[in-house]
Amino acid sequence: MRETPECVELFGRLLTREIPYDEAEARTAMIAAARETRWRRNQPCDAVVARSSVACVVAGAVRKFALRPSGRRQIVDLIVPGDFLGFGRPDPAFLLEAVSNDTRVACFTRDRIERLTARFPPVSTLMQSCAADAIRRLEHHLLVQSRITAREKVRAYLAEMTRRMKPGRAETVTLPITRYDIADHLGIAVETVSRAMTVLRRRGSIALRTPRDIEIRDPSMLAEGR
Amino acid sequence: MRETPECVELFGRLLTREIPYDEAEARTAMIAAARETRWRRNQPCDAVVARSSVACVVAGAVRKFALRPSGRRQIVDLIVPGDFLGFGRPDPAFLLEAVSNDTRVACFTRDRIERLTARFPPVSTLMQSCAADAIRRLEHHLLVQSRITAREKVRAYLAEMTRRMKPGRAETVTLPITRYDIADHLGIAVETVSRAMTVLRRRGSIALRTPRDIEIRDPSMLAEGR
DNA sequence: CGGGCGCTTGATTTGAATCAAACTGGGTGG
DNA sequence: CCACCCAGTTTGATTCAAATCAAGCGCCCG
Repeated sequence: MRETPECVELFGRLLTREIPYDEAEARTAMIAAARETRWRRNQPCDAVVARSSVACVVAGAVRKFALRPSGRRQIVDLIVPGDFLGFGRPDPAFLLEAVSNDTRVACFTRDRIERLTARFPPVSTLMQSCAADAIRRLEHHLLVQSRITAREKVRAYLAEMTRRMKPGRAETVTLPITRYDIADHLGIAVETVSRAMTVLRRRGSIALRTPRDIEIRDPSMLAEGR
Repeated sequence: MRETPECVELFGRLLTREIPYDEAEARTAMIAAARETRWRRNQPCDAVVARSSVACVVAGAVRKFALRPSGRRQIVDLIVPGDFLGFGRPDPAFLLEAVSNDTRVACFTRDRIERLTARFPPVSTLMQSCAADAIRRLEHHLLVQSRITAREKVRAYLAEMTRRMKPGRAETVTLPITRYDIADHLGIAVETVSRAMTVLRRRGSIALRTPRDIEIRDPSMLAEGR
């Protein structure tokens, strides 16, 4: 995989997450061990990812979803740059698709990970940490999915995306997915997502530069409680 | 930990799940490495479990849940005998409680696992497999949570429990938790759970020996679709 | 310059929450 | 031993939030 500035930055973030060791060398090794693939919008990426043991999204986003017999789609996980996928057991019930054009994923085969671990033992800890993050993502999403009102869900989704998309500034978010995707992710209707956005906008909590570029005017809106 | 028949059976099941090596010896080693604790109904077990890296439920059941500011409770995971917990990052937002009296849990500290792995390398694979199961459990539950109707949720819950509780016969289930717990697990109201059960009973799909002992009269009822 | 996709708004319907109340069985204390 | 109590469960009546049905708007892309 090529050492583009963005992947250097990304793997730097991964490595410094909790492991104190020679960052530059390990980062170079990880980038070298990764095999990059890229997809266009809505293109399935099951095949490539399934062959690898784990993969890290570098750019764009990937959605993991199931199709119900009714034709409904349920997005169970949304993987944005810096997140890993592939810790679960391969399951044909779930499909993977690129969300946007130029979605890039760095795949690691099992033995590449093992060789990396041999040279840099903390990589094993790093992998465990990424698996733990995947679990946390699911548990948190489970909290959002259930029990709260549709407006709460949308608010929680905005809060989550604000946190995950731009580690630096929190005042604006560019949503990686469409309203339809948000609806399928939160388990509500598109119209309801739209209405919730409108309510937040009218209250002055957010402003929409475009439907996808959202300015957080009142960060306290992201807090819990109705 | 003592070698009771049930824990021998349990660890035997764990070990044979996908690892072909001398089972009896490894099982003895695992049981020896585990430190057993037991709790009474509704007793919190955060403290002990949090200190360990991972733990395996041997008897009873454990619920992992969050409390909302509103006082509502959301059960995100239900761990029954044979399941592991503790792969996620420790998170104070989630609480752990024993569901029934005489809930028994086998805890493994990080270095005990490492020592086990050194003697029996496939134990590492076993751990990864258990983490993958935890992820699958969450993803599957996410699908159930976001299912459209409440009746679907209850049906899916019964199907899941039938599968997880008694690996052998599928015609009866003894639910490990109360209607209130089921409600908080599925994100619906107690009354709705009860009504859904009543509908299934009236249709002849199930029969209730007691509210907790359920006989599956029509297994096709467990299939997908409304 | 269509045409379709993504987004928004309005009107109506509906499924589940909520409020209210009665029933069960097991356990406790008089 | 019985009366009581209480947690768990069930059923009914009412309310309400979100799904559904319907329609229009803007914009990007072919």
